[in-house]
Amino acid sequence: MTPVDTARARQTKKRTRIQEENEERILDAALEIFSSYGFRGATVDQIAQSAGMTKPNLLYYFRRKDDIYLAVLRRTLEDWLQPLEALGASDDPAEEIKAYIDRKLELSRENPKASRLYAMEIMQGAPVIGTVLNTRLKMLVDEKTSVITRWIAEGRLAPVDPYHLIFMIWATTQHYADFDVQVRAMLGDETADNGHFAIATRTLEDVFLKGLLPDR
Amino acid sequence: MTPVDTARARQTKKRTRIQEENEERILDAALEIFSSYGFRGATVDQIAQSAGMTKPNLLYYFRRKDDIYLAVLRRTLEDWLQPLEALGASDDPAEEIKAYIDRKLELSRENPKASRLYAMEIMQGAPVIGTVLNTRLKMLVDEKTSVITRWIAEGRLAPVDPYHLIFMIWATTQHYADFDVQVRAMLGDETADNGHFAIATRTLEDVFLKGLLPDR
DNA sequence: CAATTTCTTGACCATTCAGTCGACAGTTTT
DNA sequence: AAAACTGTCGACTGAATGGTCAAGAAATTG
Repeated sequence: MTPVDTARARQTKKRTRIQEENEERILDAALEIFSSYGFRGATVDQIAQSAGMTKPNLLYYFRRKDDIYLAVLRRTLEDWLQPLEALGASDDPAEEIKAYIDRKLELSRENPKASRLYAMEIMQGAPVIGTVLNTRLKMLVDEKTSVITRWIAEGRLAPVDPYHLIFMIWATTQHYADFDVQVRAMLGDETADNGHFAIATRTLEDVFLKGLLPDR
Repeated sequence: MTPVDTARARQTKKRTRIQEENEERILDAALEIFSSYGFRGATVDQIAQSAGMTKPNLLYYFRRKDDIYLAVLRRTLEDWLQPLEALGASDDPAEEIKAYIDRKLELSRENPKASRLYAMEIMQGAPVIGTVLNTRLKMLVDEKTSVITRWIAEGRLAPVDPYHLIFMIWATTQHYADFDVQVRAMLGDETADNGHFAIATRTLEDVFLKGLLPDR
């Protein structure tokens, strides 16, 4: 039996050591390739090479290109949703927003490829995760916006549209992953050690919380 | 002589009416296709079809796929740089930043494909316009950051890192083009008439200038 | 250690793709 | 309207790509 019937295999059959290892390596390689070429621009051969195996061998684990893409996208999506799920736990608006910015920036630094994969998928019209957007993500966002709305009603946050506020945080934090090349081009060699992330964190927190106008 | 030696043609020979029209249609089609599939994911056939002509005919105007990509990217880049060039004309920090946000958001609404094309190129490591980033864009940004730095020194703007401030504006405004699908999924049907852009404008201006903390 | 299962790969196939070519149609110039 | 140039396209080519298959190598199990 091939390991390809992953659904069944995961539930009923235990996966072998080699299987575990290779699927891991394939997904890492797939993230690398898909995140920089998009689905159609990536080739199975490239992914196989990057994973250090032959193409037929890769296709032994994932029968079709679509399967690889779906698997790596699913895995990425979880990482992506997690920080938002945590938003609002402490009920201190300023601290919560700072913490959310920190977490998202951290993710952009630690796993920029995942961010780019997600961005690619969305920019191509979200053909694969479109339904997730409209169901799970939308519900989650609706939940969080109502928390923000409450904070505003309580006078603990300036009256801004909560949806667009979330977009702003997404955009600014993911920018450091998605536009990494541009960021480094603008900042020069000082980005070699990723030290710019500390400055980014401080700048984002300052602007989001205090704005650009000088103290009144 | 074919119209393909565009460099020479543009300088020495006048371009025919048909040439003008067709190259225009091709570039529009190319923007459409490249912006949603990236360079490698797009096919010449797709572009030709979208331009309403056959592939050999398209290749009569642009000999190679690379040439089409380069041409449409060059054209896009100009649009992209223009708003930044205008930044700082009036020497009123708050007004200038508002105006920049407005202009960039306008661009995201009017020409989201151009924004996505640019984003794709950057996300793929800027293989084609990498040098432009490191020369022309960097010089322009350096120039604008020093204006911002002056504003800060004069106490007319809160002390934030000017580079990261520019990144923030880029990120938040382009988000509405690049992540259009996601934005619409979150906001629901109300986005059918693009009315959300007005709210986005107000939210961005408010957060950037005044921040999220309620009036102190 | 023999049988069974899992893993690996070279050779292969059908399709798609970028790009060419020659013949012909349309347009402009004289 | 003839000549010269410009534009269009069907048919093609070679290379790349997604995917298959059979046969053997490696690991696991009895």
